[in-house]
Amino acid sequence: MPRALRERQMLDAAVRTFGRHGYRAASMDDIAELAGVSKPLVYLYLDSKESLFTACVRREARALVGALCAGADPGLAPQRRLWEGLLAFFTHTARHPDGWSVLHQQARTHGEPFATEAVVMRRAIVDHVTALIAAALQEAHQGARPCPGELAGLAHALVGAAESLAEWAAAGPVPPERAAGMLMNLAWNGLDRLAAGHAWTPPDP
Amino acid sequence: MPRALRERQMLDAAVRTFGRHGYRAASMDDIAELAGVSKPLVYLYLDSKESLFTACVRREARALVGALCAGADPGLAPQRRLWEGLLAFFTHTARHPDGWSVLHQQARTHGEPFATEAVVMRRAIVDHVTALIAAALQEAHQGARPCPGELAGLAHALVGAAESLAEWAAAGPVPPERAAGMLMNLAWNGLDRLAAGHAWTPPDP
Amino acid sequence: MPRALRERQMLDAAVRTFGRHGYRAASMDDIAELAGVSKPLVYLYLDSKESLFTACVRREARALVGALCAGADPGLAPQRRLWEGLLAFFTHTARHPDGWSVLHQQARTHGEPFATEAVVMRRAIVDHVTALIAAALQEAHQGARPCPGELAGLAHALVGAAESLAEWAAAGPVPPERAAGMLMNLAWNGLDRLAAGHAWTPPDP
Amino acid sequence: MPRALRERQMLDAAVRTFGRHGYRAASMDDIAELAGVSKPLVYLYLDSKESLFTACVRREARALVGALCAGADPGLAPQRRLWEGLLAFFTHTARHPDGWSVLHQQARTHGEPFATEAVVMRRAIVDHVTALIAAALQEAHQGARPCPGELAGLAHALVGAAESLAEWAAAGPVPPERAAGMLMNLAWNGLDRLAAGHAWTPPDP
DNA sequence: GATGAATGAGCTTTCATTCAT
DNA sequence: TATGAATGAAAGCTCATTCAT
Repeated sequence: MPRALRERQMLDAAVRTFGRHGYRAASMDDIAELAGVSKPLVYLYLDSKESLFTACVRREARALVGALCAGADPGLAPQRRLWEGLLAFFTHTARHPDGWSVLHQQARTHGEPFATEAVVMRRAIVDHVTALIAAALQEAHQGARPCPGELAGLAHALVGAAESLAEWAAAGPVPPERAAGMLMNLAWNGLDRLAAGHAWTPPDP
Repeated sequence: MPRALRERQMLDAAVRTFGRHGYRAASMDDIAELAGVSKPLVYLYLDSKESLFTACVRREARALVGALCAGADPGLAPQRRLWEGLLAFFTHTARHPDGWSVLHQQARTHGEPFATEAVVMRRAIVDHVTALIAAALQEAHQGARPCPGELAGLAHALVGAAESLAEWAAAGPVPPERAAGMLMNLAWNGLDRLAAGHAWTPPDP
Repeated sequence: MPRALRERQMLDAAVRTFGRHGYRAASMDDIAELAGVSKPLVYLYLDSKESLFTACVRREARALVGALCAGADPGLAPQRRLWEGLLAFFTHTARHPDGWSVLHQQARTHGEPFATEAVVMRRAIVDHVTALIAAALQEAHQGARPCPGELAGLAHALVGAAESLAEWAAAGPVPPERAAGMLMNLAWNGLDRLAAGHAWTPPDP
Repeated sequence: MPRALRERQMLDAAVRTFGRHGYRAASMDDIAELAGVSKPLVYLYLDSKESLFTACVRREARALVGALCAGADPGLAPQRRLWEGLLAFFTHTARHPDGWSVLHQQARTHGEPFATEAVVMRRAIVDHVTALIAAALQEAHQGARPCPGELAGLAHALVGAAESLAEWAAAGPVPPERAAGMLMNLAWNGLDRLAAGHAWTPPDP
């Protein structure tokens, strides 16, 4: 069997095992068995448990960021890009729960060097979101200039809200559209306006 | 040394160790050493690693919920209660980073029975917040009746945003007032209104 | 509470615990708790686990030998002494199963120095029985002179048979009289014929 | 080294260690060292201390019963079968003292689930012996019909006597033929008379 | 390309034993 | 006379990792 395919099998097995049991509780035996190969082969291809986990984190991070970028097409109007990005986020996390667990739970909880890896990816996303909401606000209110520190904090809050909603949506289950709509309602309009009857609705494409 | 005191020392050491290294990576040796006692004593008083971790989770959960309740005084007007609750949250998590890590990261990531424990506590908080924003909205817009499903989702989003901001504030560091203000701006007013110049400000006490 | 009484309590608890769980599996905690005292007191009175177990073995050995001597009254005719001795044996072991377990099972299975202790006691009993059957045979067949080596072996067999029947009787339960009668049927009839010169020889193949 | 061979080495080492020191006192380290392998390998092949001990008990039980069956050839006349069975028993126990200790001492003294295992094996032997002496008595005294309860008790006594003599013979040392002859002298002469109607009764006081 | 065989190091847990009072 | 507090030492078990083939 060609190497690339075997490696994919192993990573799949690893993501599933790490995602469900955590980095420490997952044993190399479990992973090798789930992948249908012998343990030495896992070591031959992926070197060590640490390196295997890192590979998982990287692959899943790339996949998530890729999904976000694919959704938030730079050709769209800013507010719509935000909406599409959220939609892509909720869709992807719902479809890849183990990968999402690896990124969101496991990588952040098991110390160095994984935490850093996870933080870097998350920062990339937050930065993206920062830019996105800056653009969207500019679009809506020409001349608006929220200070950058403020923007970063707001982006952090928005990302955290999305992460929390992703979990909630998974447990529901709640369709991605509804989760994304909820978040836009909260973040874009604010609770106050929402209560006053101004529900947010997706702008026309 | 009296038993109660020793037990507190051990829990302190355990929260610190678990919070920093995670449940699996923390060894009972480490904890005992940090507590300044021998390992058998830890077992004599707290029974097992699992039970020790559970005790940590419970203690920190109680402390956090207690801080929130102390802040969000039921005598206050709803919107102000929300604000004070957030303030208490950011203050407490900033002051007890290890306890917060135990609750927010470790307990949720290391399987049963801890996950359930953590989920129960979080649900209690989310429910609280749900009631809080319902009341605040009623106060601001008589007759407003967001459907309950909607409210629950919004509360989840808000709690997630707060958790994310807590981490950001810790890294900053950013004072609790600023983090809480940011979140009220986002959640109460919405980004849109914020950009239009309507910054949210705490209501008079 | 007077020392002698306390010590008896402890030995009672120890015999029960050792008899039921074995020397290694019984913990000093268990014994102290069952005796209703604190552990240091057990050590103060009985010095160590080893010495405590030895004290148990000695006490139970003395009790068993005492019961045998009380039953096998030297004033009786030899054959009757044998019968009464067996009766006393089955009665005592049935009434003190834990003590019997300590002597018969635990002391012999847990290495030095207990094995020696148990062997010494058992040898004393076997010697007694040897003398007893020698006398009984003399009584029945004047002039019969089984060689001493032979006698010792027969006595060993008889004691082993009695031990095995004791276990069987306990499980039955079977009354001591019946067990003793069985053994006399097997052994006496056999011994009697042997003394009369009817040695058994292997049948031709 | 092939797995089967290694496993045999481990069982050999375990039987020796368990037989000499007892189940609890024997440590997995000791066994692994005596077997010339590392501890993890013992666990890999035999799963746990309990399961290792069980494997020892089973193997030794099978070996003993096998030896008995090989000796007590069903083609022989009943009385001779009894004699050959005893001979096989004394020969086997003398040749495998550690295995015999595992079966006779350790398995019965260390609680469940071993006790049951040992009891089952012993019952099988006693049942065999019961049938054997029943047949032998029929052969010697046509029409003799000792009641089954009586027979079972006699068989228990005989087996106990054999066990005790095995120990005595080992300490002697005494050759198997002599031990077996002694036992036949005691038991057969006795049984024979019993079957002929000469039941023993207590002499008058 | 792939694996059966093997291990060093470390973890949780238990227990006999002692001190200070 | 009696005990609450405390520990050194060791046991059972697991796991990431490596040879030899």
